Amino acid sequence: MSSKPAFKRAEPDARRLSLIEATARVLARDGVAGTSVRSIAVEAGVSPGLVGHYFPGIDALIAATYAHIEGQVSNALDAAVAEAAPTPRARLDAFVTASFRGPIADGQLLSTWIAFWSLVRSNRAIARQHDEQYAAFRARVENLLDDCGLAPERQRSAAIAITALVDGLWLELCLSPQAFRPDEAGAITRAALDALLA
Amino acid sequence: MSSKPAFKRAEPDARRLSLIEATARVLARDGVAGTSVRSIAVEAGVSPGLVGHYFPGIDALIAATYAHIEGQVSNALDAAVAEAAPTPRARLDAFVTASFRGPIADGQLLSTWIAFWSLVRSNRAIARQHDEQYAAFRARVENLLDDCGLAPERQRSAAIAITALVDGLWLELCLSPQAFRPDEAGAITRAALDALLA
DNA sequence: TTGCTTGTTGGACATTCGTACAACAAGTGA
DNA sequence: TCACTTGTTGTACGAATGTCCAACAAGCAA
Repeated sequence: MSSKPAFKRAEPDARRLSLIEATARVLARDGVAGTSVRSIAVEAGVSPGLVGHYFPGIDALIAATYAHIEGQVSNALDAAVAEAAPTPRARLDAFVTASFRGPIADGQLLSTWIAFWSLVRSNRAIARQHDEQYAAFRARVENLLDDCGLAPERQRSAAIAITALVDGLWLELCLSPQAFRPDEAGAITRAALDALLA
Repeated sequence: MSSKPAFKRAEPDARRLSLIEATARVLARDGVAGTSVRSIAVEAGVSPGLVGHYFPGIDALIAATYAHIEGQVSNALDAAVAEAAPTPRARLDAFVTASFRGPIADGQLLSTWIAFWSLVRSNRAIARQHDEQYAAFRARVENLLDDCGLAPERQRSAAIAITALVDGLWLELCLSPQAFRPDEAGAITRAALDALLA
């Protein structure tokens, strides 16, 4: 009789991705305190030693997970814009209010985000990664505001304001879901846009 | 000759406070990853065992530190309002823009805050503490908006918006200090208040 | 089938963690 | 001076951490 293989080899990129996804799940389920090389390995169904084979250290794995989740959020925002009515204002509304619905407004996603934030001050690579993501988000808001006809000299300030408002509402929505409802957050954001575009 | 005492007894409340302050310093300096019973004890200049004598566990010490820092922030906001010109609008401006200056806008303070946030989802006491603090902040904004003559039915929504805007600007100011300047954050917030109170 | 590359395993290793506790001593009251 | 209370020390303990590496074996090439 033939014995079952003890393990299966995986395409390097696929294995790498499975480790990243396992890290995201552990981070979401157990928070940053419960995230370790071993718990990630268990979640991914591999031995602990394999983690070190793909990533030079746990911080690099966290940074890779950050980049991956960042891409997912960006895709969710793209999808929201694509599904919106083809008017500049509708696209802008869709972009900013997507943060108040799943999968972005999610306490588990916040756990992941907090883990990254906690590394920003000590890990320069993660700090740069955060800077780039923030700048990219703000740039997209600026473009959408430009499409709505906002004067160029007011775009920077308005984008900072809208980004901060959305971030603040998203944060509180994740931390204290009972404080206000997602549609209230959407209404508040649309009202702020009305005032900025008036 | 008389030998120097091996240690000095402290008033229980004073010792308790010194442990809390040491925790805040360690949290600010080393982040949540570098915070442990031992590092706190070293910072406070006491033996590791003493921590367990005053707090049933490390989580209780973190929660107590949270409450303490929260009180300091609240005092800083009070002071800002007290120093403002005695008009309703000036007091409101002072309250909301105080978050963009020291000691509140500080990357080290953010480290402390992130440590607390990372416990919100797993520690019910800290979650409740956060809810209460958020509600208190929003209630103060509501009162200040009321003083400015904002219609009662619009106060809740406006307070949520301003609180989120201030939180978002404060967060980004701490995470990416080079993205925009504190006075830009102040100008953005005052413009938002102008729109809400118009 | 045979040999080779390398993904993968599983455990060793030194550290560090939170907690518990017996022993010590500082300060107080008699 | 002499207990007595209790704040404080120092360490021991098991568990968990990140990193490392020799050995194994899956899958491909010949």
